Order: sequence, then structure tokens, then C-alpha cells
Amino acid sequence: MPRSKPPTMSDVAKLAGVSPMTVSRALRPNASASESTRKKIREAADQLGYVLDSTAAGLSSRKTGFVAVTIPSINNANFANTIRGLNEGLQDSGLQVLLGFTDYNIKEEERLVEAFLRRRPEAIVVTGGVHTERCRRYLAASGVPVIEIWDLPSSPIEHSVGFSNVKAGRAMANYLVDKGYKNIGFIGGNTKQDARGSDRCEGFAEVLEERGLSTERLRISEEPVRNMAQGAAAMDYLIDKHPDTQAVMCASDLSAFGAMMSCQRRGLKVPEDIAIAGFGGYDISANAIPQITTLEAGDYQIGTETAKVILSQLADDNDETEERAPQRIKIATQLLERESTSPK
Amino acid sequence: MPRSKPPTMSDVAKLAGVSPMTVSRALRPNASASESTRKKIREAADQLGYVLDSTAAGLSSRKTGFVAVTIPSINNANFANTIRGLNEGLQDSGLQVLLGFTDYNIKEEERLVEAFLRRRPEAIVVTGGVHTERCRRYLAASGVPVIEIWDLPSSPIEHSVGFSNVKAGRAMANYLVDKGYKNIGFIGGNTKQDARGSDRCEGFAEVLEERGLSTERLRISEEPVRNMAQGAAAMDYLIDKHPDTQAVMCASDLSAFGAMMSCQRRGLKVPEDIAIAGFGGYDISANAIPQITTLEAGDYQIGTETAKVILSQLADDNDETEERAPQRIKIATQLLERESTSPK
DNA sequence: AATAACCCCGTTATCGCTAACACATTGAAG
DNA sequence: CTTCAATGTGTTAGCGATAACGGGGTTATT
Repeated sequence: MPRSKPPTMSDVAKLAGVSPMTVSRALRPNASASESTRKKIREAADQLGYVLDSTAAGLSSRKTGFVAVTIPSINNANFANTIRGLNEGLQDSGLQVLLGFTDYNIKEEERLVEAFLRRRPEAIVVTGGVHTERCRRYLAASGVPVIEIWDLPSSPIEHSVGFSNVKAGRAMANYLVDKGYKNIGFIGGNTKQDARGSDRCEGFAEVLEERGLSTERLRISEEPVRNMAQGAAAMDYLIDKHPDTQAVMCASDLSAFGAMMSCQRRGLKVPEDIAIAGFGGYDISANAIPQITTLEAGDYQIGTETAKVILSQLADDNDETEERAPQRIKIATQLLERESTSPK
Repeated sequence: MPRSKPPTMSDVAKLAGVSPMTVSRALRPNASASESTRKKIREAADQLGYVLDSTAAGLSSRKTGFVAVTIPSINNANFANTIRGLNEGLQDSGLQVLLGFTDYNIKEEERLVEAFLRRRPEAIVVTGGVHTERCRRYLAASGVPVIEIWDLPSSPIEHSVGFSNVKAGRAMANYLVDKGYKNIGFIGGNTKQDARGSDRCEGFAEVLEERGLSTERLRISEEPVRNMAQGAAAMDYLIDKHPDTQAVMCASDLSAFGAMMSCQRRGLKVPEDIAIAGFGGYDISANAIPQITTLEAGDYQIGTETAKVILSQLADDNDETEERAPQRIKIATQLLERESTSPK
């Protein structure tokens, strides 16, 4: 572990017999530099083990190459897919994702956004449309493109890429009602922090009311219901309270699976005795037995579309001619009918 | 979206009637500044919407506050837990994780490490002990603490936090043989890129040989076997080829679940007809019916221990008195016996 | 009362790089 | 044989912050 400080561009320049500026140019793809000096410089850099300092580069050029992104949790396949899509879409741009986790907590999001802003990202992506007042101010004043994803907020900060969670809930409710189920429940958390889940529940409830069905089987838990164990516990509670329940939508496929296992343990057959639907298009919904009906959210696509928005906004910035218009990209969701809601 | 460039420390200084240096001090927790000027400065900063530029701060102080971390995939609960643990352990240190994904590809890891090195992180964490030659050089010459996790490499670059995947494979094999199973298989991928999976298989095979059992049911697929569908396909293949298979270990709990579903579809009962074990201590292994025997890898703990190593190394750096000694933290794994291998 | 020991805060000099401009050289166009 | 554009390279001046040093004022020490 050599304690000597790493070589700088000047060191490389000296060794190659050119000026530092020429080194800077030679190391970039687009800049003008002759092939011969470029080769000479590359060799000198290699010899010294030189690595560009993008901290200094960023300070000078006022371009850090960062895209700051917050997601609620890393333990969530949906958000993970979004990040994969975003990385994919940003791959050749030289932009690097600076990822942070809010733990489904908008106060934590605020802290994270402030920390990210210090890094002077070139664009900021946040999950969801609900933020603290201070966080909204930070974002609005950041001076860079802001994109809210996984939702289509009624009053967006700037751009948004997502879908309506209310409509998603409505879609599933309509599907279940169309199937002929009457006593329909919803398992999810009623957290003010995470609006996406409660939006889906809201849409779900709307439809039940519109179509004259009881809404007393909704929103069972005050705690978040995200994982399998929580889904199982919520299902136990629901069935104990309403043994006549015929169909249930869960806030995620994971809780749906947990709920399904809970039914199985009680000797209830899915879908014969009770139908179960999930959300998110997780792997498990396709691989469980029975396979679980779910609503695919286009998670990966949210990432790729977000990347497109970022790139186009940053390109526009160079033009500077036309005014930036806020974009609002709607991602299509898809209801995947599977065995868990299809009486054979 | 104000196009005017963001305010600098000098702007705040001017407004508060002090020098920029004083602003710098006032905005830090430890530096000396009187409470009155500190308040004045905070107000001025707030009024201007000033946010510290850590790009410039990093250049000047030679401390970026970054810890660069590479993991194979974001779609993996084990690595996700490690990151959670790492974030947790780093929370109060002011250090920020710069996360990248190698996609189980050491060439991609090399690219990522080079990109990260440009950011001048204060420590580097890489998953696994197998790297390209060039990548090893980069890491060794980085001048900052390097920590390899999720493995205990025979020739570590510097520090390591993990467990022996060979021993993990051995443990599960011994358990299954002890249980009385004879025709034992292993489902996993044979990728040279990802040594962890094949290490586990290797240890597994060692034990089978040592204890006089056939090893012809090993390493079914040349492709990686990580998800449920791949596990199911591999199980189908294995049973078709060796219908007398009595027990199988899968490279992960996800493939174990897929394999189990595959058995169920064929009418094979788990564990009565065939026993299945997984790896990783995933949620699903505790929630599936039957519950799946697994080897808990201490993923979260790997993260917290890594954080400790980083913090102690950076503290040592300040002392500068004692020589840095490479640390080698061994994380305990735990075999969780569940229904999928326990004939009732 | 005098010396030392702080506590605050300002000044100066970078940190490593790149934008912007200047300048020389070359080749093509008129 | 100019004139002009294109190309490659050097020079200068920061980008926005902090380290290091120093000096004035206040409080402790003997």
C-alpha cells in the first residue's frame, strides 16, 4: 500500500513532454488531440498508474457526472428492476447513478436529498410524489432536472415517469368484481409515508363502492404489509374477522404469497375457496403453485424511460434554445391473470 | 427552475458579513466558531438556499466521503442485506456509499472499479475474491483500504469479511449425508465468473467423495442457476436423468423454491420423496410450505462488520503511528433445519 | 501584572482539473 | 499567392472549498 500520493495530470504531462491541458484532452474521447501524442500520453499514464480525478474535473467543468436517485428500499425487486433499467439506459452516457435508500420515510428522503445535492448531481430522481415541504424546496431550487417516478403526482415538481396507483387498484378491483366475487378484501398497510400502497387501496375501494360491494374488508393493518410474514399475518386476521371473504388483493406479490401460504395452512384452497391477487409482477407470482394473479407495473421500463428523460433534458440544456417542458411519461401496467383467481 | 447558478460560500459570507473561511467552519460540527456567528451564518445560508459543494470540499480537503462498493446484482436479497448493514454501520460517520453492480462479471467489475477510483473514495469494498489482473492492480495501487467481502480469499488484496463458501458447501453435504440420504445432488451454475457458487459446490462434492457417495448428480447446468425458473428447470433435468435422487442442495433459496415447485408439479412430495435444501436464508425459505432448510450466510452482519473495518482503518490513518494490519473477519454461517429435509 | 493559553476569525495558497483564448502550423480554396 | 478554415497545442485563470498560519482579544495561571 504505497503511501505516496497518487500521480496527477501534471506528472503525466511531464513524463510525456506535453502540457497538462494536452493530457486532459488526450484522455477524453471527443477532444482534439493527435493520435501520436495521444498514444504517448496513454503510455505515460499507464506507466504511472494515473487515474483521472473526477472530483477536480467536476469542479472545473461544473459537470459531476452524477445522477442522484432515491428509492425506498434495496430489498424490493420492483425498485431493483427500475435501477437496472436506469443503469442500462445511462450506460453509454458517462453518467453514474448515486443511489440512496429512504426506508419508506420521507424525512429520511429529505436528509438523503440534501446530502445528494451537495454532490451537485446533474439530475435527481426520487421515488414517489410525496415529500416533505423542505424536500420539495430543495428539489425545486436544485437547478437540475427533477424526476419523480413510480407515480404520476397531481402536482409534480417537474418531470414524472410512472403510472397511477389509484387506477392500478381500480383495475384489479374491477377484474375481481367482473369475476363474480362479492366479498372482496384488500391487504395492505395504511402508512402515510408510502402513498403508493394506499393509493392502490383507494382505487380499489372506489370500485367496490361504485359497484355496490362492501368495503369493510379493506386496509387491515396500520403497519406496513410488504413481506411474506406480514401478508400471512394480515390474511389470518382478515379471515378470522370475515370468514366469508371470497377474494383478496394484496399490496405486493410477496404479501400475496404469504397470504396464500396462510390459507393453505388453514386448509383453504386457492382459488377454489378464496382467490388471491398480488401486485408487482414478482418472480414468485409466476413460480408459486398456484401461480398468482398480479399487476405488472413496468418497473424496468420506468428505469429506461427515466434515463431517456434525463438524457433529453441534459441535451436540451446544451441547446438552451427551447424552454424545458416538464415531461409526464405514463407507463402501462398489465394485469396478468393467473391460477390464483381462476376457478378451474 | 432558476437558471442562475447556485450560491457559493462567498455569497453566504458576504451576506453574513464574515469571511468565507468562517462560513466553512460554522457549517461544520467540530470546527471552532462562536454560537452567535454560527447562527448568523446559518440564517444567511438558509436565506440564500445555500448547499455546501462537497465536490470542492473534497478537492481541497482530500476527503471525498465516499466508500465505493461493488456487488454482483441489486436483485439479490443477500447482497441487499449486506448493503443495508453497511449503510447502517456507516450512518453516523458522514461516509456515503457509492454503489455499483457488476452483473456477476469480473470484466464489468474492472470497469466499475476504475470508474469508482476516479471519484477518489476513501475505501473500496468489492464482493468476492476473484478479479481480473488489472483490477487487482487498480485496487492494490489505490492507496485506500480495500475490503473483499462474501468470501475469504486465499490471497486477499488487503482486508476481507466473509465466510468460506467451500466450508458452507461441506456443512450442508455433511448434514444431508448424516440425515441418511445417499443419492444426493447439487443444483447450481458452473460459472467461472462467480466463484462463490462453485466453491459451495466444490465443498459439497468433497464431502460426498469423502463419505463414499456418488458425485454424478452435481453441477447440472453450465448456465447460472439463480432464480426460481432456473431452479425448476434444473430440477426437471436432474430428476429426468436421475430419478432415484433423494436429496438436493440448490445454490440459492430461490432456485430451491423453484426446484420444489417443480417436484410438486410432478407429484413428488417434499421431503418424503425428495429432500431439498437451499442457501442464503431468504424470506421464502421460512414462508414456503414446506419450509426450506437453508444455510444462513450472515449477510447483514457482513455489512456491519465491513463498516467497522472501514471506520477503524480510516481512524488508524489519522494516527499514522501503527502500521495497518490486514484484517480477516470470519462471519459465522448457520444451518437452519426446516421441513424440506426433515421426514416427519 | 505579566506570561501563557486559549478562542475566533481573517489571509494566503493551494487542491487537480478544464474553459476559453491565443497561437502556430497545415492544407485547401479562391 | 493570398485568404481562410481546420487542427493541434500551450497559456492563463479560475471552479468552490479548506489547510495552515497568524494575529487580536479574552481568560486563566503563577
